[in-house]
Amino acid sequence: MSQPTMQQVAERAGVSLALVSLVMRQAPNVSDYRRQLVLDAAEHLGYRPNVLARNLASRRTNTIGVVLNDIHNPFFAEIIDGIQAASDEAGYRVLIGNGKRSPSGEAEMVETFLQFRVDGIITAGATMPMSTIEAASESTKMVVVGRSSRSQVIDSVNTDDVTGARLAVDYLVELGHRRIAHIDGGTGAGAEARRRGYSQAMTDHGLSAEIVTAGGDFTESGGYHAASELLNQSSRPTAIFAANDLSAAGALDRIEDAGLAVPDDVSIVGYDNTALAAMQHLSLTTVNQPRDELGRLAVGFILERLRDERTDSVHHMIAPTLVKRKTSSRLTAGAST
Amino acid sequence: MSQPTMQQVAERAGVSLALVSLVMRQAPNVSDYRRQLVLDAAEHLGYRPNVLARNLASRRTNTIGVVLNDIHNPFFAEIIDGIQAASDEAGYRVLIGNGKRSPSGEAEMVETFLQFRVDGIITAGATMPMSTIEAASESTKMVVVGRSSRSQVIDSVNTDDVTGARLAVDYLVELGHRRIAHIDGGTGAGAEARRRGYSQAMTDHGLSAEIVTAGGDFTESGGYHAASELLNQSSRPTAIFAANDLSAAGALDRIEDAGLAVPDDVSIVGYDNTALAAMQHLSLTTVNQPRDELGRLAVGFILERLRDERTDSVHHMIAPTLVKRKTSSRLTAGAST
DNA sequence: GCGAAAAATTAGAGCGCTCTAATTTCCGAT
DNA sequence: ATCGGAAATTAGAGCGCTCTAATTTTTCGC
Repeated sequence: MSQPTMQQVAERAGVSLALVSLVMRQAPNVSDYRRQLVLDAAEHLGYRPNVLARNLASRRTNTIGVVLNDIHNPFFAEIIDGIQAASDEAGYRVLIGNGKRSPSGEAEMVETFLQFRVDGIITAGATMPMSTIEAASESTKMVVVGRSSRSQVIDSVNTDDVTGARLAVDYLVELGHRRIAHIDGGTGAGAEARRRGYSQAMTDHGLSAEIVTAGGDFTESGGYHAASELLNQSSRPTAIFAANDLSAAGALDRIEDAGLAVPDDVSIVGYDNTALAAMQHLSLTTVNQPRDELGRLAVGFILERLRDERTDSVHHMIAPTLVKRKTSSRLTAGAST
Repeated sequence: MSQPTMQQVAERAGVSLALVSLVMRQAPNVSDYRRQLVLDAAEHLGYRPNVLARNLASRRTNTIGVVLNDIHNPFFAEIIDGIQAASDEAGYRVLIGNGKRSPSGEAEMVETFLQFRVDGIITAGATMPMSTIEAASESTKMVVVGRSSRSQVIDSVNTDDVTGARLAVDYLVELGHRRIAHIDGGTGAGAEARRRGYSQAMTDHGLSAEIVTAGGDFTESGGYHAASELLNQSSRPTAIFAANDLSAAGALDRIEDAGLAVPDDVSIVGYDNTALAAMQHLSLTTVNQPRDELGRLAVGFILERLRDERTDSVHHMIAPTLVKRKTSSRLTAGAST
């Protein structure tokens, strides 16, 4: 299982080790003649560069690590697309790690990437303490996606969750709803801001008395249970704003189980605009986050730092938009029963 | 951005480089006194082992790479859970790569993992040529999940897709359906076997004249378009067996768009039993693949080989089961219009 | 055809770690 | 006290590559 080395390629091509290295690094100033000699020898031997050795010597891996809070959440998977597109263009490879929805799982993945000496790490929806992320930034370039940050050292990219939540509430109010409940995302990334946006918007509309929040956790089952809670209240809400699409889907399930209709009896608005929300069968009204752009920007920030173009932190905030679909409708007389 | 090295730890602890190495590797025969000295120094300096250097020297990375055909497909994400659980137990770390649904994307990820000298690679739903996988197996331990293989050198783990497809067809026939169409998975992993199982089962039921296959690609939009095709036929099917849950969901969308009801007008059966299918709102009848077990077995095979317990290839085949939900029902008189 | 500058090639010193072999220290037995 | 073997520690040679500095070859103006 031992692999051919540069030394062997050099011998077969009849050139020096250093020349092989130059060819492998696509360096200029190598004659076509020798270059071909080396490439042929490499091809013949099935030579494959050893990234470990290469990076030990050059202190670069040309790799960006991505730590996803939860690989099951389509929102994160979709951010990967943007990351990958931007990385491909820049010649960087992408490795993904799953945080298993736990701060410690995320921290372990960061540690793994750090040990692999990746050039940069992007965390998506991180729930681990900011201190962990800042500590990691002493060793590599870190960018936080989908979580607000005011860190002096870490770059971040995210949408304005407070505004996003307001968008949802404003729209529901516009449709005539007043009893608008919120299923939150617990300690998940962005959950706090969305909760805050919800409360503020409700208050602004003079509905502070109607504020009701049920505890979710950004998962489908979390949404399901939170919806149960809401339905058991004396006066059930006519509309629910869920902190993400997954929990909105869970809530939808629960509401239909209760024999109620969506949106006729209860309107539902999600958050993220994942592929799940876009499925026509679900057709969930939701707040859009430009996932592709989030991913691309994150990579861009890492590249900037890698090129030493910038040293102070940047916090990029994108405005979310509302996507109206079929789970929301004007409040009808019958609904508020 | 330079990190402390073992040398520095050694100096601070007042011991030799070799001793630090022994401590870091949890080797026995190190006195508690010195061990503590080293650990304290390492802690103080914020020392973090350099996996690159470590592995360059030891030729091991303690890492398993997983190449997913498509990170957006929940089926693959769910296999990760089993892989991760088994790896954690064995003390291996898991790195994930996205094949972007293309053979070349998969091959690139394999190459990346190979360059990182991972100890083993698991490919899930691979569409790249078997020759690529076999070539990689000269450098590391390879296991193929979710794709049948008769390779003499590569281990594989998957469910019996032919049987799975038969299960679906048998059930639909039992419900009285005869015009049962199939939306296939194109060139995707397992697509061929499912197509074959469908045809065989139809033939066995004397329904060879009713065999109709529409081309899909394991994606939601593929399923949507394939369903369009089926609906435009002179006599539309009363039941559709889709090659995976994603395309079943797409087909469902299309059918509902056409104003038809599921399952009253058309029954639908998917494949994989992903979380998507389990969503109560969708409640898709589907063929279950034990994803967690698939992942665990794959890791087990790599570990066996890593421990030199086995050298000849193993092909583990698990029997699939049918999960009956709400998208399938007995054929009604009105449906066959 | 000659000399100097440019281009191409190479030698060799690491990068941070592991691991074998050698050395030193420690202990109980004499 | 002294000795022998076990336990603990260390020296040092790589692992496969990069990169600077040095060397060799080529190119070109006159």
